[in-house]
Amino acid sequence: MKFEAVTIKDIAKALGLSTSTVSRALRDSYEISPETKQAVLEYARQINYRPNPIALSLKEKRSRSIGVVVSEIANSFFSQAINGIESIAYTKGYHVIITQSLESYEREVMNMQFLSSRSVDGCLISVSSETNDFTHLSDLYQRGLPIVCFDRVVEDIACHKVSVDNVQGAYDATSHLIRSGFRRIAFVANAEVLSITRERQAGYRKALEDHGLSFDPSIVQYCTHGGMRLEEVETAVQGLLQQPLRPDAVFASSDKLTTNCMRYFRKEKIRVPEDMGVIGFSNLDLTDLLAPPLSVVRQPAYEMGRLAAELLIRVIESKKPETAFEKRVLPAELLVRESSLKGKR
Amino acid sequence: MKFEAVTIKDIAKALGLSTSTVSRALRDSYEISPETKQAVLEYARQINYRPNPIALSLKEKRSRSIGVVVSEIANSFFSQAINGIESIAYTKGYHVIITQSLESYEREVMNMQFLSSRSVDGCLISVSSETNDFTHLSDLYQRGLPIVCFDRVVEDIACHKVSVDNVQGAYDATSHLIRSGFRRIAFVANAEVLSITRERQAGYRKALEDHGLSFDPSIVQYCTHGGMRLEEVETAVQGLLQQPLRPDAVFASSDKLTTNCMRYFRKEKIRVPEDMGVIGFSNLDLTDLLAPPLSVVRQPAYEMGRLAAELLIRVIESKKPETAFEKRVLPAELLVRESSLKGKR
DNA sequence: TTGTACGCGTTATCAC
DNA sequence: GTGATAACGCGTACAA
Repeated sequence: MKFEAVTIKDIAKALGLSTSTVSRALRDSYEISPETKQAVLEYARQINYRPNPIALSLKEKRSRSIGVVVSEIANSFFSQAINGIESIAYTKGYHVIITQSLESYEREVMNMQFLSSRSVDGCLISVSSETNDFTHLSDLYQRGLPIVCFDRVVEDIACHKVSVDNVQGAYDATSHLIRSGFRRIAFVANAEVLSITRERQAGYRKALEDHGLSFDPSIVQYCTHGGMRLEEVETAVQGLLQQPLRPDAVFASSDKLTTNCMRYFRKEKIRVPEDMGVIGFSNLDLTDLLAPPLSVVRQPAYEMGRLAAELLIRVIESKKPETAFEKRVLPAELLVRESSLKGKR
Repeated sequence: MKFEAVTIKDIAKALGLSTSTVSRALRDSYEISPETKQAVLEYARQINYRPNPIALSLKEKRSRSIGVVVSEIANSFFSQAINGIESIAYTKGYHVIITQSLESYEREVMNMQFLSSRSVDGCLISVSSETNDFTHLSDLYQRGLPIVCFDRVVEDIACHKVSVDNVQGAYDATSHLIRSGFRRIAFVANAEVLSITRERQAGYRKALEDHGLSFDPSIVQYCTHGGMRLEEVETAVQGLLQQPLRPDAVFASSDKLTTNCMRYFRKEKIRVPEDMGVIGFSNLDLTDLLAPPLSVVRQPAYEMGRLAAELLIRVIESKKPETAFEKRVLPAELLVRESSLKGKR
């Protein structure tokens, strides 16, 4: 099947005009007579003419669309961020093309390739947990493709960055567990290479030390696939439970990690929070309905998306290449519920 | 900023060849000498040449990409379906462009317009809950754009359709509630115009009648925005609770409707399932962790996505326009947990 | 074996 | 006020 669209040529032929006249009439140029304009506009409306953006892209080397690469759209943080991105993009006249890497480096590269070659005007990216080579980004960036990193930020690239205050968020969560009476707090994290992992670990560690507890690497577990696979989390948690000094609480670094920990504890009849305190980074809007209600560190995902999109569009529309780059860090919010309250219930 | 890509021209100039020679060499044409080929390929690799898909699209009027329009990517059913779509698309060499309507008719039209004009080769769509005029689809369809409907299906359009057996799923859910001892079962539904709403209501009604209960329109509530807004669901549930004969169970028609009902019941201290049985269509993978664990009708979202994508690509790649259209209906799965078991706990 | 010319849809430039 | 032409990047029919 082939989709045949109406072109400027069809209008020109039908009205006995040249294509350039039609083009100008459609663009409401001052040098076209009112009658011609009228006729062209009328006919164009009739046959439902739409300019072909492909041709425009080819000519103008811009498409008024921006690309987004996230690890997983089913992740509530990312779907909220995307809503923020779209809200800005649409008011500024840009379309948004969403792609997901599913935490695969290969797919991330493929998506970036696809987007840049489809001549999006810029890209918003949160890298996959597998990615530790960033040449696909820096290459495109150096060739002039505007890029803004958000959430999972890449330090090596000179571009605007939007993230949440992971250090503070992790610090608050860990401190809260300590104040709540937990003493041996494990950390279940994303892939070790990710910025968010390093930052959250730093906050976790600082909280321990500020409260006179020692940091113990044997109760830190990394999940390379970001918890996308249940087995991965099970293995991690089993590793923790087998420690001679068993942890009494878990601080988890993402949605999937947190909920899969909960799932494992339920399966193994480990009571939360009596036997095991739980808190985690999560943007799920269901955490209040869980058993027990889950304490979370919540990121301002929608705001982060808006901010990232604003920065990107600013870069796209700026005449001269920017030299100074902002790193915007938004605050995370601690929502305390039952899962992290010792002795409650 | 402007993104400058390497073109065939650059290679031609650098090697002192014509563009056509370069083009042929790149496509490994038999009429090019091995040495020239070698040189071109080598140089192209060096400067990281990529053919410009925009130019190709303009020329060939196809892009090897397909568009997807769903109401909301944050909806687990749709994100799972999209994963299925992508799994097929990538193996067949197509890219996927994801867009969401957020249940807005205007945005749905805009998205379809965008996709078709960016010359996607075809579209997969699940219509928004606001949509009851389908001319934007039938217009594009008649002009030759391959379209496959999934989940929320449009009867008026002659195209392949993939859906779940909504009648059976609703019948099973309702029958289960009845067998479990509930007698006055309310139905909280999506917008009335949607195919899924009509079908689920039919199943609900048939189950009531088969078990000797009468259908009572006063305990059926429609939510135009599909439960995207909490107030909407609250209003609906309040409407139900104010009935002289108060319902003792709720059958909800989607993820958001089900969880927002649960949220309302919790807020109002209505115990589930003791005071109110609950079951709903949902593809959330967290329903087992809720309090109480939620009984659901689960759709084979991933499979539906795969099937829809397969059908679409078949249409795209078929030489002659298809005349016979399939309507594929997949079975839904009933997962019984605590929320629908009377007297348990 | 390689080069020239054309067309995809559009707009900018120059000519009339 | 309007028309012809070139250009964006690519592939291919035709010419050499």
